[in-house]
Amino acid sequence: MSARAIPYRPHNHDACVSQALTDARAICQQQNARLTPIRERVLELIWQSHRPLGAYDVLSELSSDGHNAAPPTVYRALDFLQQHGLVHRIASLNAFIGCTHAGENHTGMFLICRACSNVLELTATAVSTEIRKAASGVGFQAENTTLEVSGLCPRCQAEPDDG
Amino acid sequence: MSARAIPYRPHNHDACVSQALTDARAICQQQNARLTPIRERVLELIWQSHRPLGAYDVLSELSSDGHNAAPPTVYRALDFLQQHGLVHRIASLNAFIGCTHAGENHTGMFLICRACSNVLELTATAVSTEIRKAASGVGFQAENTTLEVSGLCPRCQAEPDDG
DNA sequence: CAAAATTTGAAATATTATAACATTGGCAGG
DNA sequence: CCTGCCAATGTTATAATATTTCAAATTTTG
Ligand SMILES: [Zn+2]
Ligand SMILES: [Zn+2]
Ligand SMILES: [Zn+2]
Ligand SMILES: [Zn+2]
Repeated sequence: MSARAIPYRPHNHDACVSQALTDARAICQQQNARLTPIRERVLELIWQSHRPLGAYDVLSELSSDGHNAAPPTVYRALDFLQQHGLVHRIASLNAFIGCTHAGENHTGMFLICRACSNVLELTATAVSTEIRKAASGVGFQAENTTLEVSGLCPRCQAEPDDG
Repeated sequence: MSARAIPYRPHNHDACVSQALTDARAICQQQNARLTPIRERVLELIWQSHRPLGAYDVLSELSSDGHNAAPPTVYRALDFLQQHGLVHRIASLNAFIGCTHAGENHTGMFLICRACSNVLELTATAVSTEIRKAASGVGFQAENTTLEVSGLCPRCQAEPDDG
């Protein structure tokens, strides 16, 4: 798994996407999971956007492919991709984004720019540690963490407030 | 603002609710905000449950009051209550819960029990600090944090897995 | 009191997500 | 090769959550 580009900096995004797909194929093979054409296409669509994509956005992209899909098709694919750690759901946006740490055991922390909508996924060990500490301090056994931070990315801080 | 009971331990919950309402009235007066009857009633309904309540749950409670309300009524009240720091929205549940730190400047961390649905809100300074550090480390200016941890509360860890 | 602003009512609709059941297609065992 | 099984997909309908829009009522302000 190679290093990823920072989403809000210009980069060769096609390479970005195709690397993600290559990684995904390897991960699915390892896990003996079937990355079927629909699933792969949904993953590709999500990756083509550096910003989170709603299920119905995915759906309409599929439709413009000529694929006559209904909501369950998309949600099933998204469930699969989430289960295998290939995409994350951003609860505060009801949207999905490609995981930039697929294959690594991690707890994502998502930095969501309110101006340009780009999302950067970090793996912040210190944060996870403090969360676990705070939880166990009150006897709570943490299983799953949703951590989403909205604010301004470096580029949008620099620019006048019109993104 | 007095200390709060731990939600998953038995306590006099009516007192809990009435304290929250008293606090809310004081806070709104300070902020020159109008805690109208509808808004107060919605806050009360939310507080009466120690677990998060969906907007449509609130709506049906209002209906059984004899109040013929429509969704916007509830969402408006919820918006108001959120804006004045009296309730929080739990993004991972699409539901709302009374803030146990109203009036204090804080970033909530929510411990959500997957078995009994009770939620404990913590103010974890160390966590907030680490989040801010991680964000600013990549030049991101954090404004708003969603931090929701699901798992098992102490009581449900002890009991056989039927909550 | 009258004008302005805020709050609420009401109807329609948008958006997100799931339930339920039918169909297809690959594959293992006979 | 056929058959039965299982996972994946198709299809239709519907549930659950949230917002838009405009009208009416109420409160505040001058
Ligand atoms: Zn990830
Ligand atoms: Zn930005
Ligand atoms: Zn709070
Ligand atoms: Zn519990």
